[in-house]
Amino acid sequence: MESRSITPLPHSFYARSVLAVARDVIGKTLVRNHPLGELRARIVEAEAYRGPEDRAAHSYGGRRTERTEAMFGPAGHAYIFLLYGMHWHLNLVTGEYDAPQAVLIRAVEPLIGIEKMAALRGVDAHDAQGRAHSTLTNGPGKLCQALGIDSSLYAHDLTRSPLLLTDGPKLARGQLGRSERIGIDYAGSWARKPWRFYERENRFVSGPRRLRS
DNA sequence: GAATAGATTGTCT
DNA sequence: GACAATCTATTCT
Repeated sequence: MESRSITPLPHSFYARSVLAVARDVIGKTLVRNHPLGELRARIVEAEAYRGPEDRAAHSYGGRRTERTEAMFGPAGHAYIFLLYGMHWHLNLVTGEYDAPQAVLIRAVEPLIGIEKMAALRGVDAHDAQGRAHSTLTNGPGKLCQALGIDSSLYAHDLTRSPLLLTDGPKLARGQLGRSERIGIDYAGSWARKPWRFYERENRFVSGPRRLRS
């Protein structure tokens, strides 16, 4: 019901180069209408995966299977996959139809429903200083667990409830960070491409210190 | 703070 | 049968 007043980002936001979307999605708001109640979070870290040439992408070489099918579909839908048998990952499909590209959401900052996210994660909501625990959503697997995202939302249209993106306050000048991507050492020279974007000094960003500042 | 091991299963070779 | 766009607990320093 609260979502009545929300204006989702249109499909045209996603139907652009995957690098442009990965950059521009930092600071946008993720709205999840969950059975427990409405959850909202601000995207603070994302990575671009540009198949078919990008060796780190699941669609590398044009590999098109039941799992990767959503990446080949229309922009603005969700590509969701399971890693290490236990962690769900959320991606936004971008680019032209049949261009298998997607943006991995790596970290978000909780805005609304922090207690519910903590319940879904099975951890405490607050740290010793009474702030929302950074471990609530500072990683691709953690944020999916905190927002109740799994394969039931595979290929979901991200302009609609129960999972959509909407605008957020513009990033402050100089706060956009950029680096190589995380966890893809197997991808050779592709691993060194600066296709990761994040908000500097945001304590919900994942990775070692040098990749957060 | 850093380094390490172990968890756990769908997907692809 | 091996691997994977990770996370957690534990064991160091």
